[in-house]
Amino acid sequence: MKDNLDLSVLFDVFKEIGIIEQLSRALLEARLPDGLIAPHFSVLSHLINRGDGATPIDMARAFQVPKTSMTHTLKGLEKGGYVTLRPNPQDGRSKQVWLTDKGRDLRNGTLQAMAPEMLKLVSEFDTDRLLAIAPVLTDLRIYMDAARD
Amino acid sequence: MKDNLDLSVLFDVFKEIGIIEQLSRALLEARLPDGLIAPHFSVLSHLINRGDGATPIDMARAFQVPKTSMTHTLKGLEKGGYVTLRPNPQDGRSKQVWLTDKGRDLRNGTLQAMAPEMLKLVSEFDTDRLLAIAPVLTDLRIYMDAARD
DNA sequence: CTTGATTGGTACGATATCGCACTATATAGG
DNA sequence: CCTATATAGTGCGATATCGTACCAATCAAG
Repeated sequence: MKDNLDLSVLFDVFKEIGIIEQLSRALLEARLPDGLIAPHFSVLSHLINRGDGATPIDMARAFQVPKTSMTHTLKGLEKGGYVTLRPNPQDGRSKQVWLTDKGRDLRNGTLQAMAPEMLKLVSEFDTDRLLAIAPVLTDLRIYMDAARD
Repeated sequence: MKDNLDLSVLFDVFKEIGIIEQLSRALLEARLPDGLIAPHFSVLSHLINRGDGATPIDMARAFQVPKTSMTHTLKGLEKGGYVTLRPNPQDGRSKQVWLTDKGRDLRNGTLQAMAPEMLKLVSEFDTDRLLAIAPVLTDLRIYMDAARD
């Protein structure tokens, strides 16, 4: 009985997480220029946080998506002038992804554009509760990541 | 400064939620028959939880997806024999979605197939922490749902 | 009733995701 | 060195998502 209870709580957690993901993605994409969606933004953000010059395969692994998906996402970013792909001098098979100023500006501008909405949320939602769930979500993500076969 | 701190925590929360959504979806889809993905399962589950006979537009609203997407998802379920679409006697424009035994079995069987993995998570992860975040996630989902313009 | 506006559903096209197959390059074993 | 294997990237096809346009049925105003 206790197991059943716990399992339904767990399924509920995943269900709520799915909905929140959908809503937060919509919030983000409403602020992106036409033709760009969440994965494009995530890639720009990753390049700013971790430094650019990474290879496409590195980023595919970081996001846990197939390399074909990353190729496609990068093609979209390159077409819009947000990143530049150059040959990797260390490995003739691969490339390196470099941010352009336009890419940096888009990422930072989008964050700023979302700030009002986020500040509103922080002001209207119990901040302590948000702070409390953050580490649990991180640990849950780490657990599931490790459990992935 | 405090605002900035809170905002980065909030962005982190959304980022972790995005990753957990991806991992939990992969967990689910690994147990679904070929050609079915998470939205198919969600529809079956919804029909079991809320009762079948709902119209496609009802379900599109429930999942907050465009009606064209729901048409497509239902077409896949119907093709596999998991649901039946019948004219709505109350409204000549619309249809009703009915579960088949095969649809019910798939949903229940998939839940059972995931149970071991979920039980493992529950046994290895601090259950109290999972129980603690559940209501916060629900309230956050409710808040964001209401804030959606 | 009649007629204009609204609503449920679908066809279609654009883009996204991802598995498979292929090429080019790199690496490891001998 | 040579050769077998592994790896990075891409082309292609199948399916998914979703906006636009459209049709048929309903509803609402008179």
